[in-house]
Amino acid sequence: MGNPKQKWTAEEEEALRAGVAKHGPGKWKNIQKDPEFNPFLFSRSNIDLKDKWRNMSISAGEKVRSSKPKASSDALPLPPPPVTAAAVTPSSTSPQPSAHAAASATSDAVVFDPSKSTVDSKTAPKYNALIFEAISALNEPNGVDTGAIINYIEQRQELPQSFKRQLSSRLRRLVSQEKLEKVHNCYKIKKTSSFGSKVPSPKQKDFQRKQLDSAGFVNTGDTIEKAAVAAAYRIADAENKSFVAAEAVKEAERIAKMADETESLLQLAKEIFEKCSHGELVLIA
DNA sequence: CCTGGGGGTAGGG
DNA sequence: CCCTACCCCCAGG
Repeated sequence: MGNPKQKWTAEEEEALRAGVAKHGPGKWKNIQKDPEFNPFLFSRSNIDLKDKWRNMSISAGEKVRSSKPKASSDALPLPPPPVTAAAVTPSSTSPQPSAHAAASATSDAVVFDPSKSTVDSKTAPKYNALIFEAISALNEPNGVDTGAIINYIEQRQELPQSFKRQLSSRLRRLVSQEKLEKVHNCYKIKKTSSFGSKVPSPKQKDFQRKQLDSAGFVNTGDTIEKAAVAAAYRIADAENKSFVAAEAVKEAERIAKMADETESLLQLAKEIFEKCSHGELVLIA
């Protein structure tokens, strides 16, 4: 009765994917219990995680339900736990510190459906995760510009032209949502307790009848220690990069400034277009 | 107790 | 009208 339906947010979805990547599929209880993901999934039960994962897997790849007589039976929709070596974290194979937590987990490759030949709208929610992953992995102290983001993601998987077009608006939207921070022309992950708190998010205003323990995410201690080590590592590398980056940024800033003005007009149109079409739509290159 | 699978229902194109 | 997403129920380990 008192269930107006609770749509899954991108944060929850991302946390779930990260959790699966870390713990592996089938460990729903562990994922839900994980202090790193509990803040996002405290209102979801392990059953919900399972169901959501099923839906995501189905959406991403093959349809078994409904009419969808597809002949391709490959395309494993599930990206097991390859336990990809983290890009920047020097020494931490276990539960990530709260740094960029969810974003660091390697999201699976976007399953491409050659038979469809259309830009899959289902990949859209995955793009945000890729963006976070890219920014997190690159770990630039001065932020990452759009070119670097595209470059990073492009190395891993094929990108439709629409992504490049959408990236600007997508980034802008994330900035508006205070998930990203824009400095000059580079983007950084907002450090508002990483993913831990979604203060600006008007989500989950009321609690359900679910349990709301979730008091165990005040984990501090070795988290800070590891964070410090990671930070030191980053600084050393960053020192070198920042010098080179500073010049590049300076140069890029000038060009991007002009581009941004032109771009903003285009983005305005695109945002309207996106909103009109419920945020997701196939964009023809 | 936890997980996997099936089914039902509401909301959006 | 069909399709998608979310949720609930049931059976097995």
